[in-house]
Amino acid sequence: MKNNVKKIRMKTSMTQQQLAKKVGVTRQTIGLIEKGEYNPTLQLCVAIAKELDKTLDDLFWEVEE
Amino acid sequence: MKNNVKKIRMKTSMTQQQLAKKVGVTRQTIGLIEKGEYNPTLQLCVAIAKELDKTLDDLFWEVEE
DNA sequence: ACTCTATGTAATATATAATTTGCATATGTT
DNA sequence: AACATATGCAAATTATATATTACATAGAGT
Repeated sequence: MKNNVKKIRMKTSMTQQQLAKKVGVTRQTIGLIEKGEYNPTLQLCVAIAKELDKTLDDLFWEVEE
Repeated sequence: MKNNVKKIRMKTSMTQQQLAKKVGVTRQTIGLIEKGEYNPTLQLCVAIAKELDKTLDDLFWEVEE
């Protein structure tokens, strides 16, 4: 699942650690999601989107490879 | 997780069974998602959205109670 | 060189999404 | 009445998302 989380997170100059804490998961989980190797749950996707001030579509919809 | 899946699915006059088959899960999974008692995975959300010709935001973003 | 922070990654454990099976009811049809 | 289809719901099982712990490397600062 490719996505825009890493790109957007870096624009906010948040670290994986900080984002992880805010959305209530571990740093490793964020890392794997950014890498595209994870299939996160909807709740987590929503939490990440809100924390980054984006919508689900912004982060996860039809992201080109 | 409230969402618009049931409303949109009914507009297409698809049954839970048919949608389930198209996205590769069971009828029960679709039922629970529509009921809002499940926290589906992103892949499944995307599959449902594509099958219903909607985006993630249409189905799962800020759905009022 | 050393230390600290950010990140990548791997193994094992735990929580939970999803399956399977079964039974219920409501509705439509013959 | 009998039968089929669509849906709701519950218990037990399986698959997998996430946690935990640990070790690695690269870069910035002192």
